[in-house]
Order: sequence, then C-alpha cells, then structure tokens
Amino acid sequence: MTNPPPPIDGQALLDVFRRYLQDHNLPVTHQREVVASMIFFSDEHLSVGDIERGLAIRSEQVGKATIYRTLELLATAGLIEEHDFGEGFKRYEPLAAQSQHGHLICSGCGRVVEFSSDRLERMSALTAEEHGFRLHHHRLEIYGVCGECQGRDAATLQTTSVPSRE
Amino acid sequence: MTNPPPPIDGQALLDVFRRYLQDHNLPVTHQREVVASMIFFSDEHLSVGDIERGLAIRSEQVGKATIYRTLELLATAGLIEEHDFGEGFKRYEPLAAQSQHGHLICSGCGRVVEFSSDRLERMSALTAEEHGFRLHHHRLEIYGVCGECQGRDAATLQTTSVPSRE
DNA sequence: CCGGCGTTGAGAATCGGTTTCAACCCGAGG
DNA sequence: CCTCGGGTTGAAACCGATTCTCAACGCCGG
Repeated sequence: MTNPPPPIDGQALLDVFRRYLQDHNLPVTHQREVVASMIFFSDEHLSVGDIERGLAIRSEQVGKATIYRTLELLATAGLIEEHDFGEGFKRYEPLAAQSQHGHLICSGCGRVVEFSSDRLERMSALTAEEHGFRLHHHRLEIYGVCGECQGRDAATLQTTSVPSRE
Repeated sequence: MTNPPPPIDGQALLDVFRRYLQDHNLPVTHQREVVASMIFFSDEHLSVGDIERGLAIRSEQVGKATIYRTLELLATAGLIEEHDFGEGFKRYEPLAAQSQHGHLICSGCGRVVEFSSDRLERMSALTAEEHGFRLHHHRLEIYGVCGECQGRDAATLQTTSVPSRE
C-alpha cells in the first residue's frame, strides 16, 4: 500500500539544469535555481500555486511569470514532467530519467500514487504501432478510491442515510 | 488499422438522459435536450466552443452557462466523458456504456484516434488492486506522430536541405 | 390555468496562464 | 573591478475558459 520513497537526487538534477543553461548560453539566475530546487527537492506533484507559496515561505519572491518560464525551460530540458489531473491547473514533478510511470489518483482525498509497469510500456508501444503512430510518450491515470477513503466512506454510509445527490 | 465508425446510438442516449432527468425531478428543458443532442449525435470530441458554434448554426441559442451546466449534468449522469488533451480547454464525448478506451493523440495535427484494449482493462484493474484502490475509471493517452504527419515531416526535412519535388 | 421552484442567460467575476515592456542582472570583455 | 549588451525579471495588463449572480422565465404537478 505504501509506495517506496522516491530515490530522486535533487542536487544532481540541479547540476544538470545548470549545465543545460550554460550549454545553451542562458544565464544561471537565482530565480531559475530556486524554482528548479522547489521541484527537484520535493517528492510531491507541485502546482504553480504550491511553488509560489513554498517560495514565499522561504522568503524568496519570484514573479509568477518567471515561475512559468522556468517550468517551461525545465520541461523542454526534459527535467520535469507536466501533469493535468483535471483540477483546472497543472502539476509538475521531477523527471527521474528512469522508466515512465502512471498515476493512481484517489477521488476521495486527491492523493497521487505512482506506479510503473513494463506491461504498460509494451502495450502502448504496441498500440501506437498498430495505428501507424511513432510513439512519443504516454500518460496513464487510474482514478479510484484508496483504501483509507474506502474505509472512511463505509463508516460515513453507516451513520447517514442514502443521499440521492452527490 | 482504421478504427471502426462509432456505433453510438444518439437517440438511445438522449432517451436515457430524459429518463435520468425525470427520475431526479429535474425539468426536461429544450436547452438540455439540444446540448445533449450535440454531443450524442457527434462522433467527435467536442469542445464547448464547438457546441456553441454548432448550436448557433442550427439557430439554437443557448447561453454558455447553460451549456456548462448541462455538461456537468451529463457527466454526473455518466452519459458523457470529459477530456483534457492539454489544449487549454476541455472536450466531451458520449460515453458508450461499453468498454473504456484510450486515446492516441497526434502531436503534429492534433488528431485523436480511439482504441480499446482488454489488456489495458486488465492491467489497470490489477494495478488498482495492487495498491488497495477501488477502481473507478482510467484514462490512457498515448502521444506520438501519426503516419501522415511522419510523412509530411520527412518531406519537409528533405526540402529544407535538398532542393527536390514538393 | 396557476404557482412554485428550478432553469436560463447576459454579464460580471474568477482563475490559471501568457504577454508586455521598462528596469535589471549575468557574464564576457576590458 | 568597471562597462556593456542581450537575456531575464516582474508588475500589471491581458486572455480565454469556466463559474457565479440574479432577475426573468418555463416546466410541470395540481
């Protein structure tokens, strides 16, 4: 049930980002470093709001335009991945160069659990091929209710009558 | 390789929707019917803009607030599905009560091809179970470049370096 | 045919995200 | 160090999608 803690080396990613900037003749600015750090040193899927808030707590003020621009850079560099879980905004996570993975999303508490699967890899490659597509990447999201929330819901249903609405 | 034309019976879905409204003591209004029809009788993944435009062509004027409200109703009723292909707005498609499917999205032309796969069904069920989740639904999107666009890209690359036929 | 209650729709508000542009900073060259 | 120039920054304006507001309206049971 508990997923293993991500073995992400934020410092290493940050170094790669610095080198990426240098290689592309782009200035290594303080803002770029702190925004990148926020994501690299987090094991959550952060939203831009999360990043803004986190920076404010650290007394690092960075305009949101710069946050978005840095995220775009990081995505282009292939160091982070953008996700849309249908909340009306996007979330970002450091991209462990390792294999791709899917997301299990709890409709109850919003928790996101990552998983990877060779089966998934093989299947999407096969499917793309069948339709003449050159595969770039895929995105699998499984929505459901996690064990905890199932327990809570069951308890709630005991104490309340059945609501026809939701 | 070509995907079969959708065997969606729009009329049946519309009937289900009417019954759903009656069962929930909600008025069956003209607006609700025409908005639902737009989606039920289309085999595309329509955006709200598409729906507005389509209704305007039919000389059916429906406020966008009502369109959104009807879409929410339809989604709650489980008759349509909401999709976000990262275009900055959402798209909707009638939900054939049948099996779920995934989407192949061409990064070149934006074309969306549907596919279904028992393998996918089994895999997501298994994955959810492994993590203690009660599966609700899943969403698989495979991004790549379709055959046509691959051809066009190849041709473009030719003409930029080598003077040849168009 | 009536009345109540839910629906409708125009417009305003919200909200995530992008653009603008003048001030500013990184970093190569003196 | 100092200087310069192009890329970067950020406040605010802008944008498009979606939601909210609220008075007028229409469905439907009686």
